[in-house]
Amino acid sequence: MTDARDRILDAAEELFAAKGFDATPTSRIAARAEVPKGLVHYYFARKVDLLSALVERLPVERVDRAAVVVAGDVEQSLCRLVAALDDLLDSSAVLSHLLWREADTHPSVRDALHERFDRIVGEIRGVLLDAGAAGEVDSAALLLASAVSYRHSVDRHAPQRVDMAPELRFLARALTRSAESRPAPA
Amino acid sequence: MTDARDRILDAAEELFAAKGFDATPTSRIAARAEVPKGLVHYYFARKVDLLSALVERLPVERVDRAAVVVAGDVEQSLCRLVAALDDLLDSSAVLSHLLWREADTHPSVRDALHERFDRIVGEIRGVLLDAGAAGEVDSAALLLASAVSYRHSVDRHAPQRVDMAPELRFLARALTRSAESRPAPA
Amino acid sequence: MTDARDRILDAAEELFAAKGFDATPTSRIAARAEVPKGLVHYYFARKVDLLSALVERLPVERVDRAAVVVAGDVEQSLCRLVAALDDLLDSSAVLSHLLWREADTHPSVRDALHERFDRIVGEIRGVLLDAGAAGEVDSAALLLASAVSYRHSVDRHAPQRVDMAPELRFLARALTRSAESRPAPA
Amino acid sequence: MTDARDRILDAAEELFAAKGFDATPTSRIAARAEVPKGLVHYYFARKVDLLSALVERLPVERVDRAAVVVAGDVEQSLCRLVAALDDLLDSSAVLSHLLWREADTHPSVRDALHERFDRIVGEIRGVLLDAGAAGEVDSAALLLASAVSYRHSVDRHAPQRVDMAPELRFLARALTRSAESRPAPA
DNA sequence: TATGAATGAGGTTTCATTCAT
DNA sequence: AATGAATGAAACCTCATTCAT
Repeated sequence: MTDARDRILDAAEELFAAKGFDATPTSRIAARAEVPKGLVHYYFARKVDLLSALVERLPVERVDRAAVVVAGDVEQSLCRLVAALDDLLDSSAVLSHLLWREADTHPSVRDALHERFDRIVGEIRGVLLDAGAAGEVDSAALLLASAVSYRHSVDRHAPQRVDMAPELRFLARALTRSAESRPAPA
Repeated sequence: MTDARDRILDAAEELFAAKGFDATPTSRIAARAEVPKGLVHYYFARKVDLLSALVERLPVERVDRAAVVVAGDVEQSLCRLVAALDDLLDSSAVLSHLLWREADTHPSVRDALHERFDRIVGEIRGVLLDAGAAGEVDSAALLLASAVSYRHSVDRHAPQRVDMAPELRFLARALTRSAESRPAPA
Repeated sequence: MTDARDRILDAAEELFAAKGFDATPTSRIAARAEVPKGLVHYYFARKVDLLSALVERLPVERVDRAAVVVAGDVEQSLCRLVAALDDLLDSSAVLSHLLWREADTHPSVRDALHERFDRIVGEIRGVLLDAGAAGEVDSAALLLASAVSYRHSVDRHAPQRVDMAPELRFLARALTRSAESRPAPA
Repeated sequence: MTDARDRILDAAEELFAAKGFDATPTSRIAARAEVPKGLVHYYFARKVDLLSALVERLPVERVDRAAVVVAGDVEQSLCRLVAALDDLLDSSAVLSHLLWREADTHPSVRDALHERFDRIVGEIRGVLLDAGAAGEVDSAALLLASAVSYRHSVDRHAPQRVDMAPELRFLARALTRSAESRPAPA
């Protein structure tokens, strides 16, 4: 039998994501984790402590840049990057789901969410630079991070993930051409 | 005295947005609306009916395109458009807030959210075309709609709204240059 | 069917007195009052509100002085007075019981208890004066009030109430003799 | 480090007195005693056993009669006696406090309380006789014991202890004069 | 001897919903 | 149409007690 505390967290993550924090009774968490009800409160005195523990468990999104960047090919690099980000975000999809819901009422959740967005912007920016993009890299990174984040929050409802290839090509061209036509701005 | 039914909806909108659907008792809605408790359930048999009624009340976002578009100046047009969208979304900010939270558990809310996103994409696309943009207008519209929506959902926590001027300039240039260099793709 | 709210208070009074405030679940109060559990909390939002309501119900002890005083006979007056006080206190015996237990944790209860003691001292003093006692009437009143209160709080456990006749005779003599021998002190 | 068992009892005494028996969790006793939670139940299998052990620890009130009695001066003897009793009762004030609260629900506590009252009556009686008082010594002892006990139970809430000098003088005079006028009754 | 993880019954309280008026 | 008293299921949480180590 795996560790009971972990099973409780797993169960909480799934149920919170599926139904929301308020709509999930701790008794159901216990049932899904197959532990007695009291054990949930033994490990997590208040229900909200489950949320905090879940946020602490959040993996730090880190892209393997060497495996993603295709030097000189911004479009291809972006395609691989988005695929990598999709994988990363999917691996904690239920938890992400939860974050979106509870960000307002729980400041620690909100902070974790902001940190993640900033991290994603940073990863995109790094890949763009490594791939040889020039021009308004920061603007492109922010736009793309918004789009990726948006897909993973709201568009999670979509039957299947929307393909972003056109947008990536657009961005790649913009960054390539802008580099050709004139020197990069500060 | 304004209509009791409307006052109930107003109260529900504020409280749902502030605390979430589950965390808002109907009794508190009645109290804020200054109506007797029974009246809430008289108009809205189930609590969830309040949510549906709120979604029905959602204004349809419609930009006054003539007032926004500056023919031939894509960047300026985008700046005005984003300002107009910000105003529109702010006017129903609390309700938007609510939609983000409850989209998962209530399909009608989710649908309303998707419709709104599609409407925003359409508005951006229309403005871009009217302003004379060429090239990958659809991609640009989707990216910008994502960024605008993102700011209004998640970034509502930000102390003050992030200025999007750099991103708008970036998009405008990309669309202008791409139009110069070659014909717009399908 | 008598008023449900009153039946709840009656049940609470009996159970609190018998087992103590903390040891009495509201569910048992509901059961004894033969009302659904929710009704208890409908009338008394918090359990402690039951205590407050009980204290509010406390009858004000008021002795019919004309029926008690035998002019010129202090001992006889005291005997009648103690009998009258015993009756008064017995009529709210369970509630008194409760007051002794909960005085520490609930200030409103403590205050009610003090007020009652002062009232009893006043009644004794009035009877003594009307009966023609002289001398240290205040001291005698305080001693007797202590003894009566003590019997009704702690000594409630005694199989049968201790007869106070000897003490009353002692007090009566002291007050009579002291009046004969010398003028009353300030 | 003092004995763990004693530290547990000390902690229980303070907490029971402050909050009451029912309102004090054993875990808080363990925390205040700075012992692991399991140790409390190791020494005291049931929570109620803590109460019994506390009653066993009660010091027997014993007045040093030689130091208190002023032969031939009943009033002065009473003053000294009351001061001595106050000291004795204050030394176990928290425990007394507890006894008053829990006397009803725990017979052993109730018995201990009665024994103590009888002991106090006995001490007062002894001092009165040694001081040369005559007359209704038993009645006076019971009245004074009631008053002293009352002060230490209910009046513990008073901001500062009430001075009993007038009452003591009253009793002393009554006992002195009654001795002069006629032989003591049975 | 000593520990603290584990248990589950039961506590107070909240609240959507019903219904008689 | 409008009201608010009444209901009871179920939520969170507490805590004495047990037990393996």
